[in-house]
Amino acid sequence: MRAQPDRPMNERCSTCPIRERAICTYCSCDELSLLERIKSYRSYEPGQEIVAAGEETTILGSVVEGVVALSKTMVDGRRQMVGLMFPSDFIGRPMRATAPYDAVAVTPVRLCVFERRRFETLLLETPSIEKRLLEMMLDELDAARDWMLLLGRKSAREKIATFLLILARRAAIAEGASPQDGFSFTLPISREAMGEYLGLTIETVSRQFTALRKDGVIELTDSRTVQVPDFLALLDAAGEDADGGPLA
Amino acid sequence: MRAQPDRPMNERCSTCPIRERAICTYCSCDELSLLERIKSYRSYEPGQEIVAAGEETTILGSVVEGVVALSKTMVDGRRQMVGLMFPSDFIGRPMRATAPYDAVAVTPVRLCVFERRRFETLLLETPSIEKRLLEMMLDELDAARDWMLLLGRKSAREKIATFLLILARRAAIAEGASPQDGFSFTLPISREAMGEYLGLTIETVSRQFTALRKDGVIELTDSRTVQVPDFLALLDAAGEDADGGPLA
DNA sequence: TAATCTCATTGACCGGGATCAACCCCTTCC
DNA sequence: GGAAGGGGTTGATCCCGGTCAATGAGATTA
Repeated sequence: MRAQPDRPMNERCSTCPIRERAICTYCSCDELSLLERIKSYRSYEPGQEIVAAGEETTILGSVVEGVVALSKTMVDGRRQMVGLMFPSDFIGRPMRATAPYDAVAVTPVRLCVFERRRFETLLLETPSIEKRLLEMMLDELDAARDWMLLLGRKSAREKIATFLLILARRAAIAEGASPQDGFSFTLPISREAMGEYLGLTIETVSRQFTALRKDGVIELTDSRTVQVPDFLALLDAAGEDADGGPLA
Repeated sequence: MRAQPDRPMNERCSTCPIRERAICTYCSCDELSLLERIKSYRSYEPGQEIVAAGEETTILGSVVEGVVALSKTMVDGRRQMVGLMFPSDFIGRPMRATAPYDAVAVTPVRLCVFERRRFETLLLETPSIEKRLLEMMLDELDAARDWMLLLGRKSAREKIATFLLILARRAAIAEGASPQDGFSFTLPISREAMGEYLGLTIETVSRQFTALRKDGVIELTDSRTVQVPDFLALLDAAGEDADGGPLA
């Protein structure tokens, strides 16, 4: 069931939707043509495994379309999601042969991938890629530490609100909308996956959605479509500081 | 109360205790002499703040001696430690002006520091440092994600056991001891700090210590000195897989 | 149209860890 | 010596979120 290369390998980087945010952000034209020669694309269906924890990884690369969940599993089956990767995010662990977590497509996913060994020599030869990768990993580390605060100290209600807040900000930035106007977005993952991400059970997730709806913090047109009538109320429910304005 | 430079700035990198594990791991002799010219040292007392969240950071660098806690604080005072830094670990956030967390010395600490702007140009000019920093940040990210599993899914008992396991491994490696023989180590932080690290209250930490002691998993000579008579029992209490042997 | 399946919601109940409080031990300082 | 203070332990109680279970709402298939 491993995904196969699904297109000829000559798509142009210059028209790529993630050109300005992925590891190639700082690449020159020459470097882009090098990438075009060695990259390939893979597609995955929702639920399909991209890499398995402990398994040797042969490829790594960027999410072009779709959402990927990174999860860890304990021997008794308890699972914790440790990352949710959106377009332009980098998947895989350079400088290590085996993956420390599972990566699973949660929506239809398209990756721009490199063969692992090839990528590691590329890193050594291309400072612009190494610099961008370091930048992105530092951002990931910041995000992971924010998530540690969420998992260790926030209540179930705050956890849900924080997750919705992150999605709301993404949506606001993507649409160029001001977060003051009530706007809506689609949840990329199921209640179960949210539970795995937030360290909660599916039942608690559902109950907190209901509670936030009853309190007027959110509105649900259907179970996957959220409207935020009052951004500040959501910010408050998330237990976040309002410093720096609602988009901070 | 800001720490002052506490020695002439000409200590030799070649005799530095963290020479082979810190960001300078891959540096050539020439690069080391450059570092010797621009580095300086700072000392901190236990409890002293090294950087404050949100504050502009002017320095960053490596822990030479001692232990540093990185923590995040919510507006209502809830705190979560997001990292515990030992000698050779790197403190500070390159490529960003303000710190996303507090850094506080928990023991007497000595840092080898660089002025931030100077370090950032150094990074651009010195691929051996950039490569090592990327490696270290990837390791930090892995550790942060392991911690997310702990915070989101482990019981209080498992949390304490996991923390002791990490310290036991550190001690075993440092002493070159085999973990099978019962050996002992000192807890670098208080019960309160452990609670902050593990997402627990001080009372729960204390209770779980008592429980692990009563179950024979650990022995306490005094409240800061732990003996591990049976490493596998500790591994089991931590909810970890025993794959790859006890030091895995 | 019914059967089945998946995803989500809701209810009843329980338990692990938080909270509140007392107490112990050790060190430091009058 | 006694007081004060910090760190740690233990007990009693409470409550948030987990567990178990039933039901609902759509989508797919027979």
